[in-house]
Amino acid sequence: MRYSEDHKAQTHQRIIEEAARLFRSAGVGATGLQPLMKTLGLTHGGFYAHFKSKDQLVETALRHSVEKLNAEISSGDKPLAKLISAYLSSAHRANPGEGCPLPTMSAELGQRGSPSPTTDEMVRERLKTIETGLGSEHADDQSVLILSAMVGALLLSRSVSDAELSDRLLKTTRRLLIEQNTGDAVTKP
Amino acid sequence: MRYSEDHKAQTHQRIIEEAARLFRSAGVGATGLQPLMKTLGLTHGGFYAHFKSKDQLVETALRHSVEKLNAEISSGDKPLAKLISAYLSSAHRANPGEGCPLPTMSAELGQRGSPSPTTDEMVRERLKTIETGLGSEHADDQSVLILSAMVGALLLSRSVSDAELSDRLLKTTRRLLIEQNTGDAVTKP
DNA sequence: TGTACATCAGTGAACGCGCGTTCACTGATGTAC
DNA sequence: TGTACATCAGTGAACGCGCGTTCACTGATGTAC
Repeated sequence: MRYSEDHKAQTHQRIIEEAARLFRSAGVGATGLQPLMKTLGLTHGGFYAHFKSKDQLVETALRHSVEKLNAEISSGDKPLAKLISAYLSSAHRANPGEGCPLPTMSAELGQRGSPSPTTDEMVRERLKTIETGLGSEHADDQSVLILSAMVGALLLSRSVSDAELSDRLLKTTRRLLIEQNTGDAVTKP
Repeated sequence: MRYSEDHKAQTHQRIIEEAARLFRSAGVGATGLQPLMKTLGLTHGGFYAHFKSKDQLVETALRHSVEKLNAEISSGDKPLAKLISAYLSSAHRANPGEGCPLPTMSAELGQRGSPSPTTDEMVRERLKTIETGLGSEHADDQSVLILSAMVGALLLSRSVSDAELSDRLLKTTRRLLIEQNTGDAVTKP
């Protein structure tokens, strides 16, 4: 059946968005194209009308995640403390599918041997945002420490099975990063 | 064929060690039992004389990694600066198969839905070691920040494709963590 | 000491399954006349 | 305005493949007599 106007573009976008969600929440390897297409009410064969291969979808979906998150961040123009708080929030921890791809996908992408420069771009973008938030001298160095701590804390807080330990990782890192890098003080929870 | 004495125990150990290496360097999902056994000069059927399932091997191999690394750390009884330096070294970055499982395996294990308490144990162990190294008050909070930054920096430095950016992530985090948490100063490379 | 038997780590074919990918086909819509 | 044709997003069976797991079997060694 032939569909009208921008129907294909819409389907294309729906595939990207669902893939971006699944790749982050379940992992790339654990996300099959068949289940993915079924979720959208389509059959798996049609996938190749939109993408050359799964690898191409991975790259496209990753790009999509990055650009969407960049837009959110720059649009908000938040101070650094807000940015750290949002990143190390329980909402972000609970929803890997909508969040930052670095803690969820970068290990797998690195291991896959498909070293997409999109990861680099994302890291550089995040570093720049943090530097701007810091404003001070040596911000370019300190931003590296902050980003590493944010990614590590979120990753660990999601991997640990004890809820108390998970909270401790998330909240302590959040509080210390804010205390040590902004004028703000944070009331200890 | 029946083998002598501790032959089975030796094979058992060889499987665990090779698995621990492959799980960390390639990922759990990407490591097949067939290739694993072939590497050891065995056929895949024999695997089930040693383990009930792949999941059991995953748990056993993770435990093995954790205990081996704990032994290395406590035996050395290194000051904190040495510990950070070793963790954020290019040797550690280059050899995920012999290193800390947190940056390589924890995302996948979390996504798998098999929330093994071994991860918790490992995190707690590492935190305790860092606390001891810090010695000061508030060490229990600061250790969380340090561990998060170490895990995040190693993960990112392995995931990024540009060697310069990778070095920057590794070396800057190492230098700042040491400067901010020990008496030692580090000459900037 | 020599022979008969039990053990069981490891073999290798086979199981069903889901994967990524291909491909001949369908049929509602847009276009041409 | 009405009819004939071209388009092509999506269908669904089929491809080979590697996965985790099962299972009847092998045969060198240890044990019993």
